[in-house]
Amino acid sequence: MKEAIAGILKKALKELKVDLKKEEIERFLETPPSSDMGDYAFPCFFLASKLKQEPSQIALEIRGKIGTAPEDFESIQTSGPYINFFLDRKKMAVDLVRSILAKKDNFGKIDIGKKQKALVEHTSINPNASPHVGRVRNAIIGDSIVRILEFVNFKPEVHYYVNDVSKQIAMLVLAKAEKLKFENMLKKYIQISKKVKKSEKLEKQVFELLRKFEDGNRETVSKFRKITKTCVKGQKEILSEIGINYDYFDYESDYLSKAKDVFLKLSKTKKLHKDKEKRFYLDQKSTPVEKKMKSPVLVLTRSDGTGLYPLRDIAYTLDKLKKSGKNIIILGEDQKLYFLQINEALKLLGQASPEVVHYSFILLKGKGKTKKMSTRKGDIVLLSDFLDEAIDKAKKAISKRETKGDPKNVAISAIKYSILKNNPNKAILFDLNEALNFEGDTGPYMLYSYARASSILRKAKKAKKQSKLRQLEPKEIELISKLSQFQEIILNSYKNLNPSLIANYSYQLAKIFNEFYHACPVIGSPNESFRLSLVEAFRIVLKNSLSLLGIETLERM
RNA sequence: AGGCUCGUCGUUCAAUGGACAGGAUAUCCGGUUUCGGCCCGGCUGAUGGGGGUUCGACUCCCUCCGAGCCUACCA
Repeated sequence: MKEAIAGILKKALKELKVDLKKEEIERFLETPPSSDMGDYAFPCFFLASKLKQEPSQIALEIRGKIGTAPEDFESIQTSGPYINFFLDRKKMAVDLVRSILAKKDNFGKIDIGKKQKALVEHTSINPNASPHVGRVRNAIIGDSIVRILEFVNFKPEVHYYVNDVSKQIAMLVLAKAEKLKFENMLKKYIQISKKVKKSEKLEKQVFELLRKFEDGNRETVSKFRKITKTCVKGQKEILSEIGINYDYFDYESDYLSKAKDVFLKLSKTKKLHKDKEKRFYLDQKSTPVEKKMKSPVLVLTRSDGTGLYPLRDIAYTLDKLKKSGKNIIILGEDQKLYFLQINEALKLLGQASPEVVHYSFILLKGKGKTKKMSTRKGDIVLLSDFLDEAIDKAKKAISKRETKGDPKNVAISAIKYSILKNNPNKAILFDLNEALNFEGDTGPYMLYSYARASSILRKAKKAKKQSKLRQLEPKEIELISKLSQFQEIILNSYKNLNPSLIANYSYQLAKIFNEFYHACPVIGSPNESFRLSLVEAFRIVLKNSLSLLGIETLERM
């Protein structure tokens, strides 16, 4: 359609002695802010300097040169400096609805990935505690990105990196936590963490345990493994509760020997040095990180010779890069600089870096002040507690409506939506009460809209034969126009790796639908059969949209 | 101290450099209600300050102020 409009404009512009390529004109075309301004708009601002005329005057002249609107167009009008194109909306509406009903779950899919494998690493929470709501932002964003990739025809593979070679686990070993249950691990961790912080002696013991683990001491390895196993199992369970699953759990400890290879390779680059305290570090002067830190180095080993996390992380990343050229990783904002440092190391080895999505933290609304959630300090809202509370609240909301509906599903939609609707790089202020509110711009509101649409379809009698479509109402046009934007939203959301675009779209769509069925009764209307298919089209698009956010729709609620 | 990110109605979030800065929530007004609870409708209200680029700036540049995060042996 854009091409046809560009053709019309090209011809008119030529008469005004402006020679532009079709593709250039297409790039200027935009969607007007409201559907009563047309379906496509051509702004004339940029022609002002060329033609030495006011933009609105130019718009009028171009409109004059176009003459009568060709077929497929209802009209072509100017509005100040814009030329607005109104399509034959009845035809457009029928075509769009038909296409949505035919494609169903596939409506909106675009073949960008060509079935290429894409690795996504997300969540990767330290295996020492139950995930809190702050960390879950990672999982929820990652999961949504996986779904988006799949929708644009990649073959995503989900990886969870388990940091089992860590001081945290060593501390838990020191605290003899091998036999603890997952629920009790966090309390233990907070206890031991405080003790170790105060005592140098205990800290030495922690490092000694790490050393034994790296050297493969059987008893130590077995203790580390037990704790890790308990924690990974617990984390996996709670995340699976909210519908987030993984294809591979990759253990850091499996990269100990590959990390040594990385060390050897890096030592050949002449950037690797040893400092007075016998630590090995990578000199990162004259790289982009130089200005960002006090001394631009990446430390790779402790003074006792044990390897540090970055070394194993590089080894792990190399491994992932080998598996696919398309690699995405979800990291907190605290990892921004670290990620750049790793990239510089990869560059030294002649390797590309993964694509990254950084997300800001969720802050807890406290007394007057806001603060970051900290596992070590215990200032957190656990996902499991939050989920329980949300389910409870959902139960009450559902019983008030005296309808059926799965409270857990409703609760999950509330959690996921409240996190995904925000731009990842913005900090979220987390107010438990606000997040559990089931009214307004929320997940439950959208589930409700979907259920409402389903209910209309249930109540309708057998579809009558398609009668001739009458004039469309404004709300019908708005709904149709919103439906037609779905694919563009998917594309943008993929390009920017940003699910919040889809979340916002879903909300706008649901809102317009609610306005539509208030303004346009479906059952018993002369346009009943068309409106019924429009409702069905809405259901399909909202379902597709929500499923990309990891939210499952309900027929009733 | 330096770097990165952010600053929009009271609050919390939107707005590919474009048409009147849009929702939600709270307050207020009205309707509905056996009810100050549920529902419906409506009003009010914002781009941190100062410069600059542009036909046009919430958006880009500079500067100041404020917040969060990061800046060698945690991962």
